[in-house]
Amino acid sequence: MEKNLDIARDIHASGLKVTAPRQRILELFHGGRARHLTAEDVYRLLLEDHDDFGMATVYRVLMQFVEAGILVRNQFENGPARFELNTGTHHDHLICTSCGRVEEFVDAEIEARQEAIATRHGFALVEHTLSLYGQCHRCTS
Amino acid sequence: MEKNLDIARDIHASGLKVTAPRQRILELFHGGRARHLTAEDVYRLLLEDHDDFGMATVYRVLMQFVEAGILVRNQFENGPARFELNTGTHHDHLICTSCGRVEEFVDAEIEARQEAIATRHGFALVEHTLSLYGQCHRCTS
DNA sequence: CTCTGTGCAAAGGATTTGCAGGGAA
DNA sequence: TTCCCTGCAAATCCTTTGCACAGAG
Repeated sequence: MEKNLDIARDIHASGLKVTAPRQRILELFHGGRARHLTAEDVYRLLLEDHDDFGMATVYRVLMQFVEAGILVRNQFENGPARFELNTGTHHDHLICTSCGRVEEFVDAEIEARQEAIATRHGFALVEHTLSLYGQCHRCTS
Repeated sequence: MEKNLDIARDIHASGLKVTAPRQRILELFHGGRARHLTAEDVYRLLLEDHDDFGMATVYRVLMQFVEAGILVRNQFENGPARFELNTGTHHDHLICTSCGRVEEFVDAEIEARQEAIATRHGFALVEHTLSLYGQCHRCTS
């Protein structure tokens, strides 16, 4: 189907060989079962589909996709890193400390102020992380 | 001296026994040799003062101080956690990706917007982390 | 056919924990 | 004297790496 061709093309365009682990993993992210996955999540979801690629391969592929700009890696608190598709648009996160739910948001004013603050402190801003931790509506009730 | 009495009092007020590791570690932070220290940094600085408390003790004491509200723990990127004295006033960080330098800042507007964003998403905000990564003035020149 | 990829197991860094002896209160 | 602390070593969690074989181009 169309989507699988796109996936193969994206992998190939990154200078990587089109192999089963890479295709399945990228399909997983496009499948939308969840948007922010840990390496462990990816490994388990693949297992459910009867694809057992070792954790080492999962980690390697995830990092290659991050380097290729296909995925973005987020490090929340102490826990394991979470990966999401790179939509091309920057955004920050809201994380529910009870259920782990992750929501995204963008605030132009905050972005602008960050730039101003960096400049004021003599920093050449490269990137930033803004994570809001709290309880989501489902968990507060 | 005065300061050591304060330190002993703070430790005691947290319901902890006043022991050598706890006093030396807290003195270290009050000494101002550096504001954002990793457990490793603390361990090494103590060694320089000829105090060899094991890493396990350093970690335990640091966490007890965090729980007591004496220190604040910050997790930047992937690296080891950094601890700083809790001044009572919240602030965010600018981290130089070249030399590791850490500067602090507060922006009321950003704080307010975070609250608004959390509310809009139905989250009861508990805490947040805003870290700006870039190159400081010394490293860009 | 030639490399890049993969799988396994072992290594790695940061942090935590179990246990027995040591020391504040 | 009584627990709380400490130190050591071993364990844990997440992630990376070395190596020999398999498979994409």
